[in-house]
Amino acid sequence: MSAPTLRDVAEAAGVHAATASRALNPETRGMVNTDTARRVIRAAESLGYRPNPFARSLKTARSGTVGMVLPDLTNPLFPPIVRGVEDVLGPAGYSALIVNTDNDGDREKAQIGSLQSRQVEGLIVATALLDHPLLHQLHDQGMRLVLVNRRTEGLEVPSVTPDDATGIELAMRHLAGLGHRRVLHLAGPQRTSTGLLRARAYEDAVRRLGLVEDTRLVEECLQWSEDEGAQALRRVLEQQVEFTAIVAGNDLIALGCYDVFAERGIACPEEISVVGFNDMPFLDKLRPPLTTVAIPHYDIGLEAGRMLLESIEEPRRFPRSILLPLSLTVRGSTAPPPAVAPHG
Amino acid sequence: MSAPTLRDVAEAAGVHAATASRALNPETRGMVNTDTARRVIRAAESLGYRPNPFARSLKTARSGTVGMVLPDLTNPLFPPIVRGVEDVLGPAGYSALIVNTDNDGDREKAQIGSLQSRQVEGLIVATALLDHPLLHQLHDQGMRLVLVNRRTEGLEVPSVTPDDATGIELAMRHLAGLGHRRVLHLAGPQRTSTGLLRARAYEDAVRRLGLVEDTRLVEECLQWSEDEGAQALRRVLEQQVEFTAIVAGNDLIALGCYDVFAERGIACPEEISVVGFNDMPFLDKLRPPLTTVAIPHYDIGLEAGRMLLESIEEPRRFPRSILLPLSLTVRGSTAPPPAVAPHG
DNA sequence: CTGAAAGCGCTAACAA
DNA sequence: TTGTTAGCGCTTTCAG
Repeated sequence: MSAPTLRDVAEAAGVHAATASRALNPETRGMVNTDTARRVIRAAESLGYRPNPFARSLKTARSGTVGMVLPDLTNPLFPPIVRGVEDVLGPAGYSALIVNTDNDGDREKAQIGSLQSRQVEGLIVATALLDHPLLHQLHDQGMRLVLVNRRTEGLEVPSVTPDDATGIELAMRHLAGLGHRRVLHLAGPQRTSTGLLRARAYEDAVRRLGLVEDTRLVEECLQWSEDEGAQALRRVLEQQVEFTAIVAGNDLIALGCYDVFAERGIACPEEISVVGFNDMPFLDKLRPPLTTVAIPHYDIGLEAGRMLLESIEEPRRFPRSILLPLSLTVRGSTAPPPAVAPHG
Repeated sequence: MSAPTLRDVAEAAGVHAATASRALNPETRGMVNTDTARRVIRAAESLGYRPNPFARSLKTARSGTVGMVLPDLTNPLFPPIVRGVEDVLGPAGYSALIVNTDNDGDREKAQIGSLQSRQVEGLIVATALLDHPLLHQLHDQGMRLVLVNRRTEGLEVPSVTPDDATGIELAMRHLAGLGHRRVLHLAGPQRTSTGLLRARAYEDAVRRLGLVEDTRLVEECLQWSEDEGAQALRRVLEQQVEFTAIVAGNDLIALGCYDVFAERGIACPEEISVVGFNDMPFLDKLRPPLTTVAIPHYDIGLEAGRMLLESIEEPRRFPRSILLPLSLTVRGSTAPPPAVAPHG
């Protein structure tokens, strides 16, 4: 008493399996008499027929799955993106397979290999580095790719990224408006497009707004993490560089600053202001609530999903890239600088 | 120039496809001459052979996928569980398909239906209600299930849940030790096992510790959400019930309390102490840092993955259920009660 | 230990 | 519009 097959349905409806197949598939239903179609559909329903996806995939060489390559799902940045992707993929009949790379190239290679074994029809990649041979290689092999959040240099594939430059500009204007003149940028990893673009935008803004230029006012974090953020800030503090505000590469780095503040008894925002980037959940409940650049995570997911579907359905299209607009969410971690700069 | 098939490998190795199949599959490799096997394997490698999973699945009727049914991936509780599951499933050759129900029964039904269409070999379910006919139905149909976090009454399937009762006991002892006598429980939904077990544990603890018993000191939240937590607390405050501490059903509910404190100018922990449940990320950075019951999320995922694999490989085994031990993480949201209770 | 042959359930030419 | 036929790539009897 196993699951009913297409033949069972066909028999029940008194037609050939091929006809049943055509009737059941909306794409080919037009080829079949409306009445027969109805009869077949009814038979399928009454038998509780479910098409066997393996037989179909074996025949069509299409899997109905795509891969999502993330650094780490537990980073709160990603779940909303995943939901966005699934909300457009699901209705189109696709499912997403999620893998985590933990920022490890070997692991990434292995994980993507396993996705390829599962015959994913495309990849949504959130782990792109500026220099990322693996992605070039995949693209050359004909794998359909959509990049989210970050991009790879010289790789001609669609991407959905936040407008990093404008985001930083917003943050810098806000700080300058409060009277800050010496702003520290705790930059993200410079081998990522986001890290680099944000650092460049910081430098542009410094110049444009007439703030103090000082190479010691940029410190790179080696990871987008709380811990690396804290370490970077400690390095800067040890150098006795003077500053009254921090623009962090992202929220996690900003959280690392909070740790250092606690550890050294620094008052935020009274002594030092901080701006984050991403607007992760629950930032409004921090001590102090973090001012940050807000990103439309869910929309990034939606767009990325749409792009991947497009490139599956219309492979020869020229890659389109989207820059999503950002906004600044001002909370309690930014204030005018103290009368006398306390650090330096 | 399409991907090499098993026949290509067989030809290259000078054997029949059937032999190649046996050589390549570790399970059946014993049936074949060691040398031939080696030759086949080498041929496969040099051709870059990747077995077609659809052909295999079509033949074996096994998909190598399982479903994960979550309320909402953006709840920070779930990503670590997902990672735990994937870390045991991946090495065993399985992938997980994640769906979100948003606590909507219809959506749940649809999503699970789509997982069934994809022939998942089992389901890890985090959306269980105490009374959950759909799960009974799935179980009756022979679907392999593992419940995480929450359970369903009278459903004989394996489960991995936190030891809710002990967790609440820990929280209550801590508060009683600080001198609190009137403790409010903002309970989670009573149609979930976690909500109910925690509420019962609260009542037990009140009695055991000799605290004040008062039915108005338990208020149910209709969802495990910040917003519902806030609303529940507002209802209690309006009734002028006296209390000096809150044990929240989970961290999100506790966060809702923070909102109400801010809105009404209530000092935490000076006027009211709060304890959460789950130990979500970043709770240490809240204002004040939240004291909470810590759950080993990742381990829950690991165990659930293992259980599902077991029940796939050894279907007739008696369902085993695991209760994971918890601990209390004391932070800044709990303190001795004020000299005179300010509320009531 | 290896080969031959059949078939998992579906779809897509092709023919009628 | 419908049926016939063949085959996607693999595994698994069954012979040898």
